[in-house]
Amino acid sequence: MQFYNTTSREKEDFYPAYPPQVTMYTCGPTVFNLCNLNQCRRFVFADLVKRYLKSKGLQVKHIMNVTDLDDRTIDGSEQAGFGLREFTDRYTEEFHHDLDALHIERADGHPRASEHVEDMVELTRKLVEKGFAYEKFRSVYYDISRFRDYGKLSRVNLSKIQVGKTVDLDDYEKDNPRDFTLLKRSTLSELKRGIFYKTEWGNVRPSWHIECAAMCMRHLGETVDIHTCGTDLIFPHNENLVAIAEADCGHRVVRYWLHNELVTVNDKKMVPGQNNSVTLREVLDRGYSGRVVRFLLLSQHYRKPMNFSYPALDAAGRTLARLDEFIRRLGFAPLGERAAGLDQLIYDVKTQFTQHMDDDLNIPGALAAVFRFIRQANPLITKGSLDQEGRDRVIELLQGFDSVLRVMEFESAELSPDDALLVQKREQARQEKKFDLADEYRDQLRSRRIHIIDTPNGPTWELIK
RNA sequence: GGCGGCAUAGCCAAGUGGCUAAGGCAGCGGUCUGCAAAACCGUUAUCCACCGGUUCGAAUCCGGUUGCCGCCUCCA
Repeated sequence: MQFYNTTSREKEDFYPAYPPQVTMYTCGPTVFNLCNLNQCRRFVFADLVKRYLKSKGLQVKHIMNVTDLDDRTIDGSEQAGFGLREFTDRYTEEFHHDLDALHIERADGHPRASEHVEDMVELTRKLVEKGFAYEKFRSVYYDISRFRDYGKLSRVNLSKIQVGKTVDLDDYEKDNPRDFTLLKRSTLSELKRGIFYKTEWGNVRPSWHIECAAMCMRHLGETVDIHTCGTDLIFPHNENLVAIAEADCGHRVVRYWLHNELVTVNDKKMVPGQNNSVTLREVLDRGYSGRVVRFLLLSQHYRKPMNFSYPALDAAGRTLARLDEFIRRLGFAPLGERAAGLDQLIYDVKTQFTQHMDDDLNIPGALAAVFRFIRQANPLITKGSLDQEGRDRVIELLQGFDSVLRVMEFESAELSPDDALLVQKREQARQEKKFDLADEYRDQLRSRRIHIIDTPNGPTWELIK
């Protein structure tokens, strides 16, 4: 199994430091508004990595933080007229709803920044003691000139970057404009609202970078197998995490950095709060299922940007419908003698799926194998070339794929006795060529959200959603 | 300005040296069908942004050009 490690910019064989345990950290949301699809892709990607590792028999300990203490949550809560905690509680809850909608497994922990401030202060203290950080006007900054490997993750060339491109340096009193903030002196407004923590340097609050570093090491220790995040956060956020963590431990902390590409709209990055930002909630409100959104976000390779549009989402829905239909047909497959080639087909698709997934989670390749299988297996259903065991094996096969993908639906299409009787009566009427009566029954079934589909082997049905 | 990435059919998208360039959507043709709806099967790139080079052989390696995207230290 190989992953593309951002540190080396190459695919590398993956071995956990302490098998069969795998530790994994994912940058979570800043809970000041609803998640947009760019963030959702980050979470779906992490979920995919975790599920695939688990399917390999590894035990994954996964931590995803919740950033509830930063400029945006502070500003957002003030503008909304709520206390910080009350405000972030609300969006944390919304975040959990979104995870559920996308069938994302909960992490083993979703630590909140506000509940780990002691860890952050302690970490800062250690960095100051070791000479990696300095206090200036009651804020504490990281001195990047002290960290020899600074830039090794993002490969920035410090002498050539344009300082101040995205930050107003007037707000800081750093020795070097390239240094970054660890603890920031609380503003007057923050002090009034009680948003400050007493330290030897004064009343401060932590920065985003030290929050992630502290929570990551607090929950996973000094060696973390996998850290997943979006490419937009490589610099400075992830670079700074490396600088903090390695300065503290004196050795490499994150072994494999996995970064997913962004979701764009009209080929421009989706930015929260801007008009091109599409939240998951608004997509769901339009009537799309979280399952379809998950499939769309999953269906392209994670290292390629994905341009979101509703037509693209519709197309993903139709693709998924083909998969759904195959499973539905399987449930109604007339049993007969098993076709000779079935075992080979199953073996082939399994092998191909695994090969593609092992190759840096090549989902498009893996899905192509699944759809090739479906095309080859469909005629077997039509011809009645499956026996009970063969059918069970196909369902088991799909369930195996779905333990990783989590986009299929296997719910049984059992009808209530009343509905089954209606189906039977309609078929009886059809046999007797009483088509008006048959259509009447069909309409009755439809009003009970049952859609009849006739086949040469008799009527089948699906539940209308 | 620096660093990184991308360019494959109408659309989306795999493929990084060698059989006839995966797969999905849309389209077209067919099968099935009382009707309807659906489904299933088949089919759709002599060619992989452009120019040059390496090689027996390149979408795939190298150089250059063009276009687009991301990041540049508290914006996710």
